[in-house]
Amino acid sequence: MKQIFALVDCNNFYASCERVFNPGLQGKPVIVLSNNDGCVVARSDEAKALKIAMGVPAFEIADIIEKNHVQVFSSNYALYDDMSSRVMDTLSTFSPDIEIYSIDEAFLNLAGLSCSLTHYGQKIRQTVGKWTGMPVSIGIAQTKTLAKTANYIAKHFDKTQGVLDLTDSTCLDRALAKTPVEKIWGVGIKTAVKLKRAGIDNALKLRDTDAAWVRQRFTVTGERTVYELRGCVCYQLEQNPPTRKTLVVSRMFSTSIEAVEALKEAIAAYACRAGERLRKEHLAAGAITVFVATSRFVKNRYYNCRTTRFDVATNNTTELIRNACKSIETLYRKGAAFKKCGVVLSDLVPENRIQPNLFDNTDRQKSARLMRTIDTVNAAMDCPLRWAAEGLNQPWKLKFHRRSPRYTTRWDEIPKVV
DNA sequence: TCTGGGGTCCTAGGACCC
DNA sequence: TCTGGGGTCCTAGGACCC
Repeated sequence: MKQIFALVDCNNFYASCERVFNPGLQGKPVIVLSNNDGCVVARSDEAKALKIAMGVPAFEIADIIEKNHVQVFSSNYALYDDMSSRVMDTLSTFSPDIEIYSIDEAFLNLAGLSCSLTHYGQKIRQTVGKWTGMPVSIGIAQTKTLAKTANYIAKHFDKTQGVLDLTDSTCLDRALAKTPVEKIWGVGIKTAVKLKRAGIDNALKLRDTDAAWVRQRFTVTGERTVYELRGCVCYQLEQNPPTRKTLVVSRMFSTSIEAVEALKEAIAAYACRAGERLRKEHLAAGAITVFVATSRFVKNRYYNCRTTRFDVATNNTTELIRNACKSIETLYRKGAAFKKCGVVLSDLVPENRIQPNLFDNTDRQKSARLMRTIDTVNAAMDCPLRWAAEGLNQPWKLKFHRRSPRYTTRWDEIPKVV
């Protein structure tokens, strides 16, 4: 059966989350910063109008912020994750076929509807707004890439009122001509430069380019984009996302670290987070990579990593921490000002399909029980159990000076009506 | 003085096998 | 002057996504 893809995308997601519980922010420029209050990762329309670019370091725009009373927030992932669930739950009521593509986007299959798709899109938009307070834009088309394009137009042209249905082919060519090549899903900065050099600067021109020529220069992924723009489905709706292949936990430090002990504390804390996530997803890791790095912006940058394989795949925090700390000893370099470290877990397997080792003496059932107990206790407490290896003071820990309350996930931060 | 984090897919090239 | 053919697996690096 023919599919109809709708891409529902939250407008300026993080900034809009901040507005839901703080209506005084409506109409004002709002930005949200990355971890450690480093770079701009979300901007309201008003902030975009001030020419605040995505990804720009906050310190570089200090004067714009001050002069225009820009409202600045640290990332509040507890709030954003919860708001995302609310939006996705709402969207699920409009189609049984839904693919949650990212924290702020979902594809729906709208095939088989008897009513007008534009009308249905408006209904989705109004309901999400009413139930969650989140503004969304919706693009509807025959393929995911075209739905993405429709969404881009819906967002940027007021006339669409936030919903554009491109399955009606009379406006398809016009929409594609209005889409710059770098805005096409799958076309990144490198490819865009090369395409423009060849005279291909919008989606319409790319669609009508010889697919074999595109494949030769931009591999099979480029060719798929051409076919998707022509309305041939290359990317299906993925309702059961394949299990992940890697799991990464890494952070910058708020201040640089020079002592090996502090570096070990940081890596232990990250290994601990990684273990929690593994267990939550019922996975175990076959290998762990630990990396350390000094600042990217200094001369003589130092980066190094070390990978070790486990004899038996594991999701035991003690084992992860022990291994990670051992790696730090070999990666540490005296005198280096470390700014970041992290763990990468790979060769992930479902925890009920771990290959045992004949010479393994560890009582794995016992350690699994311990992990389960700790996870259960932590799920019920605001102040979790921690490993001593993580350190007590953690001076390197990230700063969130301007984080809004976690309105929806903490009793003590719930909004109050006065 | 300050500069994010977490993923996937594809390809080329080397190692290795028969 | 000559020095096979064909296949798989693994890894690093590039490009892209949000």
